[in-house]
Amino acid sequence: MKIDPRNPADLSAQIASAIRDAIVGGRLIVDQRLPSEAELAEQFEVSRPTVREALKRLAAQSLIRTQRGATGGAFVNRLSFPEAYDQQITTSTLLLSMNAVSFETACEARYALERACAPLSAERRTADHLATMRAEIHRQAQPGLTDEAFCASDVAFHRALVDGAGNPVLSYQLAGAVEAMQPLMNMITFTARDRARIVALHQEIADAAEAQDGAAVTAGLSALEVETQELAQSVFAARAARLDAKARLGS
Amino acid sequence: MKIDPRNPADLSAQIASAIRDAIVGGRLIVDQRLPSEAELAEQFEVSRPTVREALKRLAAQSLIRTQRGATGGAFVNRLSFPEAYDQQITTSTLLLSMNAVSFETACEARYALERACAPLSAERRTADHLATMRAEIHRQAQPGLTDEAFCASDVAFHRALVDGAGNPVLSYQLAGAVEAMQPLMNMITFTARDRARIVALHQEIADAAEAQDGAAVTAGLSALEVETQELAQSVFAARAARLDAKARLGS
DNA sequence: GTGAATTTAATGTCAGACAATTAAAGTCCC
DNA sequence: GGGACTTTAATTGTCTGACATTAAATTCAC
Repeated sequence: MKIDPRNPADLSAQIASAIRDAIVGGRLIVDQRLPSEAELAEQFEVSRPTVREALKRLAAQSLIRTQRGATGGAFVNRLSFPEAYDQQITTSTLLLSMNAVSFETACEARYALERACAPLSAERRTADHLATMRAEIHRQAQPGLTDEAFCASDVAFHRALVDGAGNPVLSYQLAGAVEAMQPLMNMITFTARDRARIVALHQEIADAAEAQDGAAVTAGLSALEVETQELAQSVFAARAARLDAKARLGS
Repeated sequence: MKIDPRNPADLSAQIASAIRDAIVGGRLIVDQRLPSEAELAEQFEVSRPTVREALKRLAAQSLIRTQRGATGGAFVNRLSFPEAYDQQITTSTLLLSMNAVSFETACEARYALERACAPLSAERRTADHLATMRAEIHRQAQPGLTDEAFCASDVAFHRALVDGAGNPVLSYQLAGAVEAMQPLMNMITFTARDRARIVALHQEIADAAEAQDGAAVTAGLSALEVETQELAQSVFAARAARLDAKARLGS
């Protein structure tokens, strides 16, 4: 585990990279203790602050955890699913918001991925997943719900559907796709009529899941995608028209 | 943008969190310059090294980039797709290798997600994507190829298929699922017979993509999944038997 | 033996300094 | 006046040395 001392740029990045490679490559295993900061500083021939910056980089990726005290130090962290979820969601959300990804593209990706889970979820969903879906549908039908709460409930519904597939890897991969859509969805104003249609489709999907009819779940999701795309299109068109009218008035 | 000075634990994590929230929440926009390290230290009432540790945490997530020199500083970074890919792949790979995810589970997730891209890819794939797929098939048929190179080519083939859907969000989400499988695939030894079967299925998929037949691409992927699962099962079973025999001999 | 006090080793934080880098301002020659 | 060169200032990158904080191990009194 060595770094290039000739390139004096970004020593902490180089050190972080070296340790990361050791972890990914299996030379450092889970729960193994790294040398102390002082020892690492000696090994890499840098100062302790530089080592610390490298360790903080790794901590930010949940690759290590640190513990204070006599037997403390930095330990290789077992990357847990919840930690990975969080990182995925943050990354996906930023990626979408910073790259002017169209609603259409994001929506297409989300429903394509969700349909991938449909057959598995129909087959394996437990009573628990069904109950969560039903509960969220019930919440979505409440009249006084804010748009934001409606979207949050929508995410929870779809999450239950995805989790129903009983494949944690699938749930993890989908987390980003589903959650990252929420900020985009929050830009939409849902009329009572829109909500009724969405709730009806959710009902359809839940019924299909209960009947373990994968094809019907898939069909329901496709219908929901069409509905969502049309809704978004009309909302954005109306908004553009309003802006246009305002610009004319101003000129 | 304030932190809690009463909790003296992990000041750098708190500061990183505050700045991250400002970025995710849109209060800091892309390419905006953050205050200098000295100014941040004053604002948060901490020392410069502490601020630096916080900034390195954010840099590790590609949320900021830094520039030296007179007009330098830390800038909010536009998270690019390639950067997001890398993070996704690292996270996914570690998640799988550290959590004893079975080959079966990972493989199921991968093919489920890939099938989600099949109809879109069949419809939209360009001549370029087809050419890449054909080239990788040709490479896979070379006799002297190592198992590792065979796996790498397999990943490239599937990547081209996924990219064919022309949806960057989909490509991004799939990157983790496909690439993270590679270490698991590398544990398998492919016989010439195995390779021939896989190449034949790849051929089938490429033909279907060329004919823009989404259903046939999906079917090909499903057949490939069955093939891969059976192959893995037999390899692992044989390995377990060998270990068992060795244990008996030893006792 | 058991519980409290002490020691110790590690991370967390600070202060001040210097080096390296980069762009802008200033200066000089033509 | 204009262009090439020099200086300067601002900022990050790194180092040194120190102290604070934490928590486990050890010691010691009882």
